[in-house]
Amino acid sequence: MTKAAPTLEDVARVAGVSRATVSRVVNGTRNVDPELQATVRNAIEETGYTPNRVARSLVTRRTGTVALVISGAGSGSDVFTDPFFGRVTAGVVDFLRLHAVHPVLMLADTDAARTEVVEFLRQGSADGALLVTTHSADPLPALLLDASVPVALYARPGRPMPVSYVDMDHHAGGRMAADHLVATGRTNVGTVSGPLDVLASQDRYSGFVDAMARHGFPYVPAIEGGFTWESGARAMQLLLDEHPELDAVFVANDLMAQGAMHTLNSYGRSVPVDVAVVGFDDSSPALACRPLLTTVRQPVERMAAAMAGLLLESLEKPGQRPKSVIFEPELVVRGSA
Amino acid sequence: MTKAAPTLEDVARVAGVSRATVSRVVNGTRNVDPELQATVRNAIEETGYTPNRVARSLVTRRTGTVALVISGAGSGSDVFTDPFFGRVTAGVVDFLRLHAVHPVLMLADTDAARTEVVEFLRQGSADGALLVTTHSADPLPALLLDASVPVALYARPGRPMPVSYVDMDHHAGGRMAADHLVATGRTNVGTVSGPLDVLASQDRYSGFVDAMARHGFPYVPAIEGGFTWESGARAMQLLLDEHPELDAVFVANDLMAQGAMHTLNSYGRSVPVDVAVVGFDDSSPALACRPLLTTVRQPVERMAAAMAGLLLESLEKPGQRPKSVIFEPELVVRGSA
DNA sequence: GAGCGCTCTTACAACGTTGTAAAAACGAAG
DNA sequence: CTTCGTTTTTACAACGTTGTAAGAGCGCTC
Repeated sequence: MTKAAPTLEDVARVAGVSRATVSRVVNGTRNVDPELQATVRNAIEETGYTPNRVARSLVTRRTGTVALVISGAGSGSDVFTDPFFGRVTAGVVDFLRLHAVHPVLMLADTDAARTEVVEFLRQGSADGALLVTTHSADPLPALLLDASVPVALYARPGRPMPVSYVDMDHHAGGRMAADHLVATGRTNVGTVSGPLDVLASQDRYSGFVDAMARHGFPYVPAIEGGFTWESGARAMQLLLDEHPELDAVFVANDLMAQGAMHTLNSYGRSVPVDVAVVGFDDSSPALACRPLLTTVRQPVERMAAAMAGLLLESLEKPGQRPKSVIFEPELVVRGSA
Repeated sequence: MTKAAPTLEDVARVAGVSRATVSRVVNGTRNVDPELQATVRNAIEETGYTPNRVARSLVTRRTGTVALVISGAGSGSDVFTDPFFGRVTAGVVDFLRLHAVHPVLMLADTDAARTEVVEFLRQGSADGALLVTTHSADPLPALLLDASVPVALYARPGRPMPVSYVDMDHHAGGRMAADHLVATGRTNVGTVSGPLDVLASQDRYSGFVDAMARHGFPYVPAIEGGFTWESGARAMQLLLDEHPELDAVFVANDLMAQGAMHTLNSYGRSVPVDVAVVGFDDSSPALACRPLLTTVRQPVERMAAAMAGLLLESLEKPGQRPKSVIFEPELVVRGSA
């Protein structure tokens, strides 16, 4: 900075009042003579004063900042290539900016990183944590809870604990996919699931399989994928090799579905005529296929915003019981099924 | 927090010394009796003390935080769907964590948001800014410079100004694409450019066109795209309608290239036999096509890390002349050309 | 016109840290 | 046994806010 930033003191001197009065004007507390208020505002204008957040934080013990933590065992820094995290970020940022709160991005992929996150929050460098946790065995939710850090999760924790979270009814999502495929006359249906150590994957899978059973199909060929394009393409290959008679497949996310559609094409299967494909998420890859992907929409941005809302709420009134918000999926029918 | 966090005072009391001594132990300043040092460390252990970053910031005027600003006129919150920003984020986060610095994510898509960013930094809420600016007319670099905020840019500023930045030789990248297409015998070459109000797009385009001219092709059919899958698919359509004889196309990013390949397929053109395709970036879509996309690699993660390095360096020793680091592109030959 | 209750303003003490100047401890030298 | 450096430790003042308790101003009532 060229010149030291103007302080309350400076404004007070210019306006001819005390620091406290200026402070009250800035914070909009009542009991300030309107005339004086104008004088102070002028002085603020004149000096170009802007309150120092750090000093303010020291006394209010609020930073106006929350940690956005991407957690999970395998999450290297390449998580950001997954469109899912981009959508979460977008939803969070969009919501927080309305409340003048800023997110600090943190990765918790190692034990060291995890303790760093806990320290960061214990120190009060952020008011709370938004935790996007992929693996169900992630220890971070418990760690943060132990440290009494206000926290909100995306997706329910691996084992029950008193913490706020948003989630979606993934089971219902799987069911919708099954219902749609059966309703459109498919009878040889397989699935490519997500990694089964992720709760959401389990739920999508069981929701799908349960519904198929209810429709009279007790057995559904399944291959476990890894939520990547590659793994989707590969899983489809395996599925097709073993069950060439397949006429439909439910793929547990859109990226894998894109890969699966590619495999189908190169095997000479036309989508949706020969094989119907239903994806999951309704993220950008769903629109980057032809035919456009029929998929189960997960409103990630809205869910992320709700998670941020939950956290801010619990910061507003501490000591509340944790809350959960569960979103409903929605089937988006496009060309692929 | 259940109990108030332990403070320097508490540690001092337990260790039977003064606050200042504890502070010196914590910060590793010399001139502390080794024996006493051990006592203090024990006391720290015992109390579970961890320094309060906010209080520290107030006096040191350093926060250990930088703003990661995604700027540019059109950048809504959907920027995060573009894999590019994910890669930048990954590179920045990866580098900063080594230096115990944390990024605060900010969007600067409106005038209001821009002044908020400037305020945030003027207030000293962050030590500096990493600015990813897409549009060349973006006013933010100048605003930050005026406010004497330490800053490093991804991509050179729209008009020359004394600021550090990283960039790539996009012109050379365009040339590489041209050279490769000509070397592999293509003679009817077109291009889908990026938005031409982005400097990088201009450079890729002019680099490509210049090189083609040098190879004896004075005219290159071109359509301007918008860096999205859709716009790539659409541009390819237009190009093909007007120039059905095309046997190669250079597409200014991989996402558009993916769309373009799709259009080519549905027009019955086989890649690379009938039409060769070269993309740009070497981002995830390049591996989510078949054939795999031949593309010009932009080392986004390394560039982002370098940008962060530039900023930290300028924070370390202020008053240095601004620096720039220019990366070289690299042609990655795969199946599509 | 003294006393009382308003409203509005001001001084002052936090918040938890760092840095500096002064004080204490301790040898070594005279 | 004093005196002088040197090293180690301490007390104290910042840093820029906010909140609280005390104070000033002022119009009312009795």
